Amino acid sequence: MQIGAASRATGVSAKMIRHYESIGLIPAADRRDSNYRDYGAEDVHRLGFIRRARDLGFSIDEIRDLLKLWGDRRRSSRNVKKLTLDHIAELDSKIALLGEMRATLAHLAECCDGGDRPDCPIIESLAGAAPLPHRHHHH
Amino acid sequence: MQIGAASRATGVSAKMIRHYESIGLIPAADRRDSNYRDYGAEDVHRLGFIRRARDLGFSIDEIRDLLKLWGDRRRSSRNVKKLTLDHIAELDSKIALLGEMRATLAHLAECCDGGDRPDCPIIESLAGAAPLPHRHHHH
DNA sequence: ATGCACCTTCCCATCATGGTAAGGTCAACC
DNA sequence: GGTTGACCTTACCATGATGGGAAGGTGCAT
Repeated sequence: MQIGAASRATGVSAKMIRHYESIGLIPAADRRDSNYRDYGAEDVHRLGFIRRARDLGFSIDEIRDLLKLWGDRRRSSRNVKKLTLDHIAELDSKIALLGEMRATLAHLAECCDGGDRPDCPIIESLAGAAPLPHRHHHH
Repeated sequence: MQIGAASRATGVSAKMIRHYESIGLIPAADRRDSNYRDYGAEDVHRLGFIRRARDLGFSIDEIRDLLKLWGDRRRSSRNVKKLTLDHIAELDSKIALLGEMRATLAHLAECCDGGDRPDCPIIESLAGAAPLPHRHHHH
């Protein structure tokens, strides 16, 4: 199976498959006489694993760990769960940060008339005329 | 005022101040005989504006637009509000995406024993043994 | 044998930010 | 005067995950 077919089978772009090989995330693919990369069922399975992990927001380094655990028959699910819970905590941080931004902006937008006149609490807040409203008192 | 003082006054690193100048986000600073950049009150005000906009997650290009509107006495708040609402929509998309990832992972983690044994629904799900579970089915 | 789809490697771009190196400037202190 | 140390300058490289494109080789169907 050529790289294009492997790409279509897994949803990982050919570009990224080559990249994953170059950074050692996956083993170097077999080559045909033409020098074309050749993929088998196992490779496709691994790429599918990687794509699903990426879809869940795991970083390349986390995926590297997950792949090791996947291939380790003596793994304990404890390790996998820890990795997952850590990643959930990262996601929670990001979500909280974005949520704060959103709340601040939504408040400012509510206070903004949105008409033809230039008066605008959003711009005023950015200009520092007033502190951002209803934020946690910073230390 | 030298770049270091401007940096401390605004919370924008000297590195980024130079960068913003190089990409035309701010005008080229005045120079002293020493060739050191020299900043005045207006420059500091603009950098503060930029920092607050970045803290709210606006991209450089969005900030470019906001700065234009800030300096335009004939602006309508309509334009500012539109930019803001568009940005809120972007934030909502990101939050929703991260939230989906989080929910899927939380569900898998709940189903994972976390003990010494290798059986692990998280790894199995990544391996494609089973489709990702329906989250809404079981809260 | 020609065309077309596919592959190869290599370099560059993103976005916002930081690091480091090699060197210039300036004020303070001995 | 000379040294030290804090500050500044430019320039290049790195991140993480991905895409774009150039220049050229391979293989199959018409």
